[in-house]
Amino acid sequence: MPPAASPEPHVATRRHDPERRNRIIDAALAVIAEGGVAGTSHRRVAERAGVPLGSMTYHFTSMDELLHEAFSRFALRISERFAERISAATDLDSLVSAIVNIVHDDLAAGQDELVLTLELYTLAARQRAFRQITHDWMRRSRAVLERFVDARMAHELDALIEGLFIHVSLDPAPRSRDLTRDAVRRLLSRSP
Amino acid sequence: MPPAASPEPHVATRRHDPERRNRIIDAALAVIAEGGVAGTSHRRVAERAGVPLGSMTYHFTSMDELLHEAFSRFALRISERFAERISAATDLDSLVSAIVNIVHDDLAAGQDELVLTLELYTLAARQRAFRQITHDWMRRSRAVLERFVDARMAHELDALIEGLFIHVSLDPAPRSRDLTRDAVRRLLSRSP
DNA sequence: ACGGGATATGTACGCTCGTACATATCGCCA
DNA sequence: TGGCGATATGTACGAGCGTACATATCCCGT
Repeated sequence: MPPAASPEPHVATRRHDPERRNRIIDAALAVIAEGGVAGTSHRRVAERAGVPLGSMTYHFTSMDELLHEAFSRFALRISERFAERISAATDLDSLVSAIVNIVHDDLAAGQDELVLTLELYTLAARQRAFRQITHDWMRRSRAVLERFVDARMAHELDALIEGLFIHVSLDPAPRSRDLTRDAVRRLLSRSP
Repeated sequence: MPPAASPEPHVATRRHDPERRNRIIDAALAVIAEGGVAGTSHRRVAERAGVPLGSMTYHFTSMDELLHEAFSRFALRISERFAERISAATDLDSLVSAIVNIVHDDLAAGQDELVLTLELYTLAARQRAFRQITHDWMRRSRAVLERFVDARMAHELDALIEGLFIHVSLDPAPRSRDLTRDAVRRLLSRSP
């Protein structure tokens, strides 16, 4: 086959194509969301990404490295959306509304985020390297919240959001948006 | 060897010895705490419990059944201790102190509980059968809290406890007991 | 005492897995 | 254009897995 013009001109010496690596990472997240870390294997990820098995060990020295990169990317994505929604608030009232939306809408958006979040927490509970990811994630969340409240309140608020999200997700008992709104508002209130 | 007198007299027709089954379940929890659900196998649990591999499939039709029983027992244990500590409170102030102790001391007691809790949540996020366990667990927690606050507040308080526990556990940033106490107190306060 | 059903165990099969490594293909420079 | 590192892939190996099932052991009623 005659070599067609390269679709994208290479810059200098392109030694490495990051696109393939990225596809593998995204495929890994999809596989994890579907079957959990327990059900994730090089072969499954390779199939999902449309790459040969050999690519796995070529691009990632180990499964742990792949998981680490995948969850880092995931945490970053969630952080970005969190920041967007929170930053759009203009005062405490709209901050409360933004939080309520985050807690309830992210859930409705699909189970995948819940699953990936909990899989990450599970890894973090046992391995220091993954705890760094959750640590950075929480730090970013607090930094965003600190545009509206002080550092102490940001800690508390972030924890409440976490708990509400998990309980809304894992408990079929009806939990209205009103309840969430009340809880957030009361936490934000000045002590009597 | 001459048959010595049976150490415990059997009641009527003892068809089945629950002790072995119990040992297997406890061994499963230990193995899960150590290596996660992902690293749990029939063989590992059998070795830990000191029973032959064949006992696994004899007492439990599948790995899922074993996991289900193990996590049910775990959730019940935690619930019982939660109930004891909360019920010992006499007023709202001592309730707050009890909650602070639960959030901070359970963590110090060891990582095992955190790990097992998150492993359970992870399963619950994907499988209805395990979500029933978290559902019942949360219902029991609320029932205990409702001795002090109304149902709505019990929901909110339970969620806050969850979030604080996880954030204290998964984030190395220093989180004092004072901060926890403040958050709980403020959530419990009447709206201004 | 002993036979037979209930209870428990050892073993082997087929499968999936991570990984190593020999091989193939590419892309650039002389 | 030719060739040679760099980049990428296919394959095979050994280990660990769940599970089925033939066999062994126990216990009780007769």
